[in-house]
Formats: sequence, structure tokens, C-alpha cells
Amino acid sequence: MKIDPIHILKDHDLKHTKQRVRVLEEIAMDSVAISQPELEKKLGKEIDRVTLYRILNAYEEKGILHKIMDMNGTANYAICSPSCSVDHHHDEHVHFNCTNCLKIYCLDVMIPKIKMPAGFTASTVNTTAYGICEKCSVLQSGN
Amino acid sequence: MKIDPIHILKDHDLKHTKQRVRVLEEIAMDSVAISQPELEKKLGKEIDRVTLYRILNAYEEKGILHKIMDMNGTANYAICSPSCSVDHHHDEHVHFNCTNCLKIYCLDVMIPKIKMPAGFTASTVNTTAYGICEKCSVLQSGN
DNA sequence: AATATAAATGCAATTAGGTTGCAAATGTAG
DNA sequence: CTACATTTGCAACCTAATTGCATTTATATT
Repeated sequence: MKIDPIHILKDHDLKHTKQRVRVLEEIAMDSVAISQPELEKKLGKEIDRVTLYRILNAYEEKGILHKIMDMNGTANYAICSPSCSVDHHHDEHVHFNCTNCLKIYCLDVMIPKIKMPAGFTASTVNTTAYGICEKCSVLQSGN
Repeated sequence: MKIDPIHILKDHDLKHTKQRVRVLEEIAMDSVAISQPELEKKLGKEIDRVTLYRILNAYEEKGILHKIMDMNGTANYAICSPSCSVDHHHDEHVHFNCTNCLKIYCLDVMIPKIKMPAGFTASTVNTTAYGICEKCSVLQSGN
């Protein structure tokens, strides 16, 4: 998946600034989701903390990123699929949160349909599996 | 479901203190999960903030409560089913997080089995549906 | 290219959630 | 009823996140 920050910004009516481009580049670099603290560590010299928060919020609202909370309540961000929009996030895939390295993966597994009890109307469903990821599993088995 | 705090504490090798009993009582009062901030508001005069955190952590570890993170990364707590233990939490039901009143419900709906990609081993799976709950739905329709 | 203007940024200060260390208070086994 | 381990409360601290405001920057228009 090729990422073109400038195009993405234009498509979502966001001004093209170097901070915004940097954030998108950084998040697009890795296939796994990246946490706010990690982003801050990487971009802290170039971008102010507050600006980073504001950019991430803007991206989430516009449907550019989706936000995944890990078990500690830390925000993690990943690039949305192209079909996401302001109105609806289509990140209806399962997330995998490694309890060892803490990385969050977007799996290519759809969330099964869930039937809601009478009276409850779900607009989004979120599924996160916790366990040991591919990489950590290899490392632990002493390979 | 009848809750007997004193019994629960004994069963889990926790000393019987009035703070611990109060926390259990408060959480058992409502059928929906209660957030840390709410608990603090209700019990803040009787119990120190730090003590509350420690009690909640102890309860989670012992399998008395399970912790559910909402979309803002706030911790919410609900009483576990009797089969929960230190080793394994059996809260494998779907949670419903109302985006209006922010309450979290434990639904009587099991989480479907999810097949993991090769290399990924899941020990727990968490599913949360976001939308409008029973009560808020009634209120909004002007009943 | 110059400029007006609306939006984005950086900074300082603040709020809130959560943790740590330690002395005093409390529960419980003998 | 005593001794001891545990729990509690307090003060201090850390990190995540937010707000208000002055300054800077992007861009549409001339």
C-alpha cells in the first residue's frame, strides 16, 4: 500500500503542513499501529506535543486514521482503509495486541456479525485479541 | 445475582476491610460497569484515591472484577462471573458501550471464535460494540 | 508576486488518571 | 490480647491530554 501524504490531506480538506506530512509518514512506515507515546518520542523534536494531539484528533475525525486503545488505555493509531470517511470508520477487522511487545496489529480477519439484544443499536464493533504475536513467538521459542 | 462481599473476599484470600466491602457494594449496585472516575466520585469521601486504585487492581488480579476500557481509555469495572479466577478471566461476552450515556453493559452474548493467522496465539479476545443503548434509545425517540 | 485571512502551530499553564514510598492504622492468626 | 503482616492514607510525583492565546503559515485572490 503506497501512501501519498499530500494527496491524503487534499482529499480530506486539510491544509498541507510539514507537521501533518511527517505524522502521516511516520505512521505509514510500519504496518503495525503506533502509540501516541512512540510517536511523541519519534517526532518530539520536530513537532510540539499539543500539535501532535491535534493532528491525530483531526486525522481520526476525518477518517484518515483509526484509534485503537490498548489494555493500558493508551491510544494507538493505524492508517484507515481507503473506504473510511468522516461518517463511518470501516476498520471492521480484528486487532491483535501482543502482550509481550505491546504492538497492535491490524489483522486481515473480519469481525463476525454480532446480534444485539432488543433495544441496543450498534454502529461500530471492535474486536481485539490479546496474546503473543508472530515475532515474539519466534523469539521466545529460541529460534 | 446476590452479592456477599464478605464471602467474596474470603474466597479470594483478601482481608476483610470496610473499604473493600464498600467498593464491592458500589460496583454490585448497578448492573452496568462503573468507571474509575465514577467510583472515585462516589467513594472519594470514604476512601482515598490511591486505596481505590489498589483495591481495583487487587480485585482484577484475583478475578473478582473485570476491567473494560472505553473509547477514551477510561477503566470500567464489572463483577466477574463466578467462574473467573486468578489464572483466567472468563468474561468472554460482548460489551456494549453507549456513545450517548457512556455506560458499558455486559451483554449476554458470547464472543464468536476467531481464527488467528499463523504465528499469532490469542489468549483472550475482547469485543465491544458501540452505539445507543436501550435506555437512551427510548429517551431519544421521545417516549 | 503581494496580500488578506482563516487555519495551524508552539508555548505555558492546567486538569486528570494513575503510581510510588513511607509512616500510621487495622485485621487476623496464634 | 499480642505480634506481625497487610492495608490504608498522605504527599509527592509522573505521564497523558486539554485549553487559551499569541505567532506563524498555507492558500485563495487580486
